Amino acid sequence: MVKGVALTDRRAGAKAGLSRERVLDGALEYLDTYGLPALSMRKLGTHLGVEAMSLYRHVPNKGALLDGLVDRVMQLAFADLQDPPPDAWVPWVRQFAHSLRAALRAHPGVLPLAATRPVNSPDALQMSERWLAAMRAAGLPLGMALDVINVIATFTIGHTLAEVGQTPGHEGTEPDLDQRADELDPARFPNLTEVITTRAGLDFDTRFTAAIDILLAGYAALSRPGAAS
Amino acid sequence: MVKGVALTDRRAGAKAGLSRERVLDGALEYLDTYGLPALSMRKLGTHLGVEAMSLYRHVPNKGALLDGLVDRVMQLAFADLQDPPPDAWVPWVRQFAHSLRAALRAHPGVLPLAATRPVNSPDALQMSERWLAAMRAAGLPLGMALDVINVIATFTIGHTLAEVGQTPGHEGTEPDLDQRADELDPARFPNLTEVITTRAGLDFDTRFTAAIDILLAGYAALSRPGAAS
DNA sequence: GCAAGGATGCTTACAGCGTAAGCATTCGTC
DNA sequence: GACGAATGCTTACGCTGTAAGCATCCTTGC
Repeated sequence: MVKGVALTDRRAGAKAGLSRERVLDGALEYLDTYGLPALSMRKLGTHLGVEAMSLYRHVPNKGALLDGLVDRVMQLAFADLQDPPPDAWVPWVRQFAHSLRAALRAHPGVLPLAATRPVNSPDALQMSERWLAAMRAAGLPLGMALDVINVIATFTIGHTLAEVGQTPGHEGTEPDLDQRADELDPARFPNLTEVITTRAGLDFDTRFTAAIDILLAGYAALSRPGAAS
Repeated sequence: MVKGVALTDRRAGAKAGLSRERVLDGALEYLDTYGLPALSMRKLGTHLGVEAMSLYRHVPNKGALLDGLVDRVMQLAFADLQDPPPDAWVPWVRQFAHSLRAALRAHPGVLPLAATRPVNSPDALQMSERWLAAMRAAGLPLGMALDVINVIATFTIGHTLAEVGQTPGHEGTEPDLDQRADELDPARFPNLTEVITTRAGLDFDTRFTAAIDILLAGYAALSRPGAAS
């Protein structure tokens, strides 16, 4: 190969059609395929047909790229979510929770990032503002509206972390639940063994739904006029 | 300095008093002081007065070290926690939650690890087994006991992630809430502005306590005989 | 038509990372 | 005192994020 010829037959300076959009898209794609630990600037570069340093024209550094990924997934999560109607915040928050969980499960690679990096993008702020306004209009005090959203969001993140950390091949040689059952002494661990054989309490779907409903019922009760304090 | 003289005045092969215990202790200490991104095998080595590769005599690799840290913090979390009494699982789970949160807040560096890495150590298994047995004896069905523990644990992790991700200097130049208030246009974000000025819904303590109590009340209601399904 | 200047991508380079392989020394046991 | 196991050190390799500067292209003004 002639020196100076890059990954593709494009000479230095020629457009590769890169942009912040495309970088983020490529990164999310790469993440979904190969997982978070495999995501490096060089590999993302080759994935996009470009040298690693070219990415820095569109993203200040890797941290900002990861932040962008979180933001993007949040956008996807709530793209189809209308504003909360003024008369029924409970079902709206329920759907908020399920949308968030679905989006996080669809992109498990960003989940650890979403859990760690606070989202402060303008779009996120605007979403929060709209939600707070609408929930307030539905009769919730401002503080309680924020509490509800935050509690639901943090629980959803925590739950989904446990969920995806346990189900797939994950990273490397994490033995999954059924494999570990073989090495579990039924005499010493009767209850754990029974859990694994009967799968009681191992259904993430129903566990999540039940917990969300409990939380919503609780806050709904708190928000009703008769509540003390 | 003479070639061959190591970090301390100890020649190769001489004991440095290293052990898995001391490595983990040192790592946790380093983590609490300098944060997770700063923790490398080399730096931990010098922190312990030892070369990096010496650590590998006591820990198979860095991943195992991190797993060990999570395990250690969990031990600390539940060291003072008795087995659940047969008549009152609700207050016991409440204390479980608060102990877990306290331990995670005491070692924020391990929090992202605890959120990501499932705990499978023998001690953790034994704890779970004992808890399940006792909660069962208290009248909870096995599946619901597991659900309660998992829901409380995952919520606590999610909540504490948000909490510590927002309060301290965090990593680098994350502007904290009050600083961001200045750049927030009150006209476009009236509710967010009001949140920051009145601090309504920003109290992590009461938010956590309230959510835990709601969850516990909900599961207690579900577990009572009259409950359908 | 063409020069100027900004935008884009590439090259090189550096410090730091996890860790495999093998050496040197010391310790525990006979 | 000799020997094998433990322990710690040295060296080395391929990988990472990214700072600095170069080469080329595209756009704009004339």
